[in-house]
Amino acid sequence: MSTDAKLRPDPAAAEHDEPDVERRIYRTIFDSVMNQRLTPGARLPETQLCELFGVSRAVVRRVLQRLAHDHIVELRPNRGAIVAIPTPEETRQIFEARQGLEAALVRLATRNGTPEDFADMRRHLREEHEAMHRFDQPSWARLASAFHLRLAAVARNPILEAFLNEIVTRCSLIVALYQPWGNASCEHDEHARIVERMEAGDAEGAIRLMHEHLVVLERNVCLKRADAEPSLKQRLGLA
Amino acid sequence: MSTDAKLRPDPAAAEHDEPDVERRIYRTIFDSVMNQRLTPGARLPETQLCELFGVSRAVVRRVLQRLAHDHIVELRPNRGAIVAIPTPEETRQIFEARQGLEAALVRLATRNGTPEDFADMRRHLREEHEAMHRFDQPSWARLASAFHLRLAAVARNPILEAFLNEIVTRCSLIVALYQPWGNASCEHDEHARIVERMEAGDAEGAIRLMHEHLVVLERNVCLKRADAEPSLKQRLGLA
DNA sequence: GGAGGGCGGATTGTGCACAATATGGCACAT
DNA sequence: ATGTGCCATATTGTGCACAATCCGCCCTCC
Repeated sequence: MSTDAKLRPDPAAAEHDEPDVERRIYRTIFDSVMNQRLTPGARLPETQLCELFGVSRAVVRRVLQRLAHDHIVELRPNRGAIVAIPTPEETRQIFEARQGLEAALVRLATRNGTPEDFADMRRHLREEHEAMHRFDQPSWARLASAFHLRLAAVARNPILEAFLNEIVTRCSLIVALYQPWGNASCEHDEHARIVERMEAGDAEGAIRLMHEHLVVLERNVCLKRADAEPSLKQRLGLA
Repeated sequence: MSTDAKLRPDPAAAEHDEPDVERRIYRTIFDSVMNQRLTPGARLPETQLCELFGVSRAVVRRVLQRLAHDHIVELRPNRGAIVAIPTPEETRQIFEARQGLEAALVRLATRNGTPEDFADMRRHLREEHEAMHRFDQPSWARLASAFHLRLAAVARNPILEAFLNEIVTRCSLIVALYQPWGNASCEHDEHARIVERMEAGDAEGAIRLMHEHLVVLERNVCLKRADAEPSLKQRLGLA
């Protein structure tokens, strides 16, 4: 009796988790990239992924293709997949795009956010604040990104939300490349002030704060960009 | 020896255009959707596509998956692919997202556009104008969309450009669904005025004009949305 | 006559085997 | 000793065959 999902003679515990396993693999790789266990340039051989997740190559290929479309991995023909390596030029474009997207999202979130939404965001800010004071860098980095995603959710537009999700993901890649130690710029206050302006209905003020916040973010990356040593060695962290 | 460019009976002219043929199939389906030769709900059986393009199912599947990621087709498990059918709610979201995106793009295009860019756009506007006066509805629809894509290109941000490309594509799907006859709202002047404001360096003015232009566009669709029932019948008939 | 169940055709999902291609090491010539 | 070309190996790309699933149809039963 194998626990392998493919070999299940039992029709009661039906197998409709086939799309689920695909999502699981995607999330695993995605989270590994976010947590910097998989750094830009890391190779992702199909065969290894197959035996690691116990699926066939067709499944792995679909997942890799989705990741490639989301610009998380790069598919090099006949040479395999690697975790994407954003170039400096792409970095500039990503931050520029993010400025435009976040402005639109702040405007919508100010219009559509309910008091519960803002209360939720404040609760989120407290977590973020605590993580920062605990010097819990991984949690803090995740929460700091989550703030922007939460804001996008409050805007009530799944399309723009998906766009920002992709952009934030790529920003995390950039941080992994150009800022591997992750110095915690104390952006908590900036987040808090943005929420405050939004709750007051001052969309333009919130947009201005967000703009400045993102400028600071980009500058932090740019400063480190000079000493970007491609650490293309010692990867393969998933076991 | 077929005159059909898609069939490649000649083995001598070796096949190293494998990434190219994939892009060609994508573009063919994409353009067909844009030209409304493929209307929402149309089925896309893998086998037929295989023999039409003379490729194997693996290739067709990759193309269909890319189209699905771009929200041009919908992949229903075990039931095949169909051209995507935007819902009214999605329509609202798409136009809302488009407002935000185009505002950002107009701002960037105003900043980054060269005199040559604007001259090019004016040339484009003349074509558009002529097509409209020729009552050449297919050309006009294509050119009207192309104006917005051209503007996105002038903004010099490939990421936002790609986002707008996806949005405009989905808008074309919506027009195909809710506005099948395609009444030519004479938006030429609106386009022209936007270019004029951008060339004058007045980003905010151009953004306001673009906003109003898009409002008109959406209202044209909304007005027709009430009597969209015949399309629903078609949807059921094809599905 | 209507409803439910079973059946056949068609289409997609998956695994496997083989071909094509790139990479790295090795031998050889200079 | 160094540069060059070739070959072995690993990895990806592709086609094929079979299994699973779904839809529409028809037959049977109530």
